[in-house]
Amino acid sequence: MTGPARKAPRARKPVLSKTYQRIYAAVRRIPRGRVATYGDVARLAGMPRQPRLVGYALHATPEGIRLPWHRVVNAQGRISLGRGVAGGELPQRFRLEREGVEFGPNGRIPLDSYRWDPSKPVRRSAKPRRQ
DNA sequence: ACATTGACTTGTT
DNA sequence: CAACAAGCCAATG
Repeated sequence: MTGPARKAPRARKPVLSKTYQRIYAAVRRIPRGRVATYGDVARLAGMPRQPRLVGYALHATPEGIRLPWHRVVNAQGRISLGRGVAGGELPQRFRLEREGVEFGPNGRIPLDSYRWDPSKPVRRSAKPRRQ
């Protein structure tokens, strides 16, 4: 029995590196209706100079895990997904709009209004409600 | 182990 | 605004 034939601990892939897990954890903290830049996420994840890694990690995000990846945009307030793919940014845009994030005429999000500031309490609406 | 690539950022031309 | 370069780290081949 104790045969050597016990299932070897298969080396499945696995385990996302700690780096990735930290990045995903940071992304999950972004509140609904807010956005964060890749640089912000990198900083939240403890890798202040690694915005590229954030993009890499998100691209490698396994499907099936809950992650608000659409709340991550680049430092210019634009969607970085799908460069080279016409309309590739639309799905992300729709998700954000559904959360109340509005885009400017240029397809850019006014970060002054929607960028998440972890040090401040989250408001329900980024724009001053008209009355 | 080496070279290349990448959902980026910032600064310079 | 567009094009380039440097920086910085992990995944891939």
